[in-house]
Amino acid sequence: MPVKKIVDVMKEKQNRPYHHGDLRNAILDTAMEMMLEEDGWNFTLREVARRAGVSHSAPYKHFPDKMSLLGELALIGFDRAYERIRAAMEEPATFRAKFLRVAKVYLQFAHDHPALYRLMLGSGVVTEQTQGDPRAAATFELAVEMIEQGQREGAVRPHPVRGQAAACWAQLHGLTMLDLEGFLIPEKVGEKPVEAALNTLLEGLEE
Amino acid sequence: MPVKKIVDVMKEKQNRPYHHGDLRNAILDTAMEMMLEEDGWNFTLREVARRAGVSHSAPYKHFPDKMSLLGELALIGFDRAYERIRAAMEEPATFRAKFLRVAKVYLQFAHDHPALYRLMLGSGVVTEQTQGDPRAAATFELAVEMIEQGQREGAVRPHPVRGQAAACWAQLHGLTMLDLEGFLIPEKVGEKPVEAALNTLLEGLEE
DNA sequence: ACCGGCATGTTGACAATGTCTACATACAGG
DNA sequence: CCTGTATGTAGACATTGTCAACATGCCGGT
Repeated sequence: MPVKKIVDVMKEKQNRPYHHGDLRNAILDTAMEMMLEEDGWNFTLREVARRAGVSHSAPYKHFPDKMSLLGELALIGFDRAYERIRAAMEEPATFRAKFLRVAKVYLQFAHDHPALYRLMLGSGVVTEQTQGDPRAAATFELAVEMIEQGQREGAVRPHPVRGQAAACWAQLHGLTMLDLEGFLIPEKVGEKPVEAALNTLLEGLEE
Repeated sequence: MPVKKIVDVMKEKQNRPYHHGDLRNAILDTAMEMMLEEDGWNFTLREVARRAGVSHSAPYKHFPDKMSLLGELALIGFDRAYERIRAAMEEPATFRAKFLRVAKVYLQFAHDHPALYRLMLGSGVVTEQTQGDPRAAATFELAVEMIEQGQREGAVRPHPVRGQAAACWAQLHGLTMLDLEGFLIPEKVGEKPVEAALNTLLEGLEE
């Protein structure tokens, strides 16, 4: 017997409960979906409400305004990214192999949620909210861990760890953004720009 | 005898000419100004028109829609960035010194026009317009030049030039974005993250 | 020197949006 | 069981992007 999802029930004109029951999550999911569809966060709250099957001002019972919705979406993005990268770091490997695997996963994440990624790190909109939020900071600590282990193994030069981690993050973030925006055109940046750039950085990291 | 600027004349209620005469540029300037003020491109066309002293739909005679205005603004941004970096590359220096000077100028540019910089490279809005536009591509060629010269001097490893240039750009862009968004907090990324990151990359570039 | 076309501006209208206030419903705890 | 509070709804407001119809005046051909 098929179970009707609340989100579908709420779309019915008749016979639908006054209360949604899980609106907050429905809003987050719908918004996430629309960010994918429209490749940006220019979706309207009213359309989100429409899709969730509630009135146009219902979302305001869960988020004071659109910005705060975007802030929460960004934090969810950080959670997801963290989870993916943590998984990629789990099985042991040489520093180089681990670095490249993480890089791949990182780029893949951004490729899967381009708008979300831009919202998280390049919107200039959620700065205050994400500033120092542990959920946003956690991922960077994974990079620090990776470098530290690399140094312990003698694979990475003995420079300040957090500086090296910052270098990795910047490199990865820069590559990702340029990739997302379509600036990595072979005629301009060569055949395999990502590999080339990562390699260049690795040569600066490795002993 | 003081000369009245057209933009001011147009703001007068009375005695103002029917035609602005330089509206297109006035719009671009005003929009640029508002991007600075509001740190984003969420300004309204109507406010731009108001400030320029014209009716709310006058801008549509010069730009089909807001997106196309943003596209032009981004291209102007590329022009300005190119000019600054070209100037920074003029006087001769060692590869390392030149690289660091360019990096400084690059970061300064982004710091001076944060919203514009984000619009240029991280908006996901102007991709098609800027895609392959020579005005947008020109700056990258400067990086290629710099690397080529570095290789000729024997300061840079003999790897494919455009890949190395891509690495530089990615690193610089990543650092810039993280800086703009306020993610470079000392407790997280160490004391001088920019210097550290640039150094790490340099060690991967240099022979 | 005239005149007509075309680029440039203006006015008014439309559908949509974010957000507010007043009101409705029903769940949960005493 | 009953009431307060969390959650939804309905309607209103100012504002926006954009369009169409109309106004103005500069510029080139006669």
